[in-house]
Amino acid sequence: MRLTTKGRYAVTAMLDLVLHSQTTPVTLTEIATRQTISLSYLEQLFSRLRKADLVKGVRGPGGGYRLRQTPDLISIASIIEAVNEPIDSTKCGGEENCQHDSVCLTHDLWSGLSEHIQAYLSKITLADLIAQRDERRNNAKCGEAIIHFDKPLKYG
Amino acid sequence: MRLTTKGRYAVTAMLDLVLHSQTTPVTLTEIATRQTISLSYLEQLFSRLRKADLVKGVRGPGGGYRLRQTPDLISIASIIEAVNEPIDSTKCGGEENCQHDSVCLTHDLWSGLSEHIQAYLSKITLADLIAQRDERRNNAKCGEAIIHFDKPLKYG
DNA sequence: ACTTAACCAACTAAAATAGTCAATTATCCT
DNA sequence: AGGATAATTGACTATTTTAGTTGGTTAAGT
Repeated sequence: MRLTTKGRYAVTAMLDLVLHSQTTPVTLTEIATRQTISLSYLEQLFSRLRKADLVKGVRGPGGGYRLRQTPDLISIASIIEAVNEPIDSTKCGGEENCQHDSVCLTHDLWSGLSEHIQAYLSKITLADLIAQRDERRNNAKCGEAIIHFDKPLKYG
Repeated sequence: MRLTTKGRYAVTAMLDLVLHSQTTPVTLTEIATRQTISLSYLEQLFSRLRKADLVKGVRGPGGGYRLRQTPDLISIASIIEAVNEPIDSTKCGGEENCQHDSVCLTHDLWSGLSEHIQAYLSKITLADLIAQRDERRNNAKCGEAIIHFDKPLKYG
């Protein structure tokens, strides 16, 4: 699992979508202006998010995007995976030829790390992020007490 | 902490360096040919690794690079951090202005995730990776039993 | 019909990654 | 001392990824 700005854009956009979901769908134009992401880039991202069945597009006036599932069922991992297509993180591909000493060694390292991050981000959902925000809003002004994810949040 | 191919190259090169460290330093040319990484790219990487005090260059014939510390003191995290310069993973910088709802929300998410990965990779050292390889060499042929880092390895 | 907004494809721009080239400097060896 | 080795440095090019642009088509609402 790669961690780049692309995934961040996607998560930010999805969060914006959730936070502004009312009876009507949310348009990309709204998200674009609120989050200062270009509309066309959002289109690219949402094209992938849609193909991954995370969102559902509604055409025509009054249209926009909706979540396919409730926020507690959409993990951060699934969002990030949806937008950046998978790569083989190793040179030896699936072959795992150990002629060059350290190739498979790093292969294990990266695949293990990837699994670890995957597991971590799979446990955090959009609902968790919203709950965290609400909690902070009640307890403190922004900038005073910043809550960090030292451990995966509990949810359910 | 960003996870890109750049960090992978660096870790691979450092591993190669450790595995071939004898009485004499290891030249970048050797590493380049063994790991099929271009010499000049290695130069760029090792320039940063040297500035981060992870390696020490020895000029002249018979020269090359050595580790500054023993392999059990060099974490994977330190290698990755050395090669890719830090970026602010958030738009709001340090300002944390919460006027736009989800900005600080994702800020917390990314900084938390970064810390998490940081902690994970800080516990894995070059020595761990070598130990893992030796273990595998004794127990199984490559390709049969691949050990994954489901949990950080113990060391010390 | 007309407007809205998703959907789509090709194209451009900027940034990061990867690699090239050429020169300099320190060190060893003869 | 002089030549070979290999780090060190910097500027430059190529490729890939990321981000943004343009100009459409399609579906749905008014």
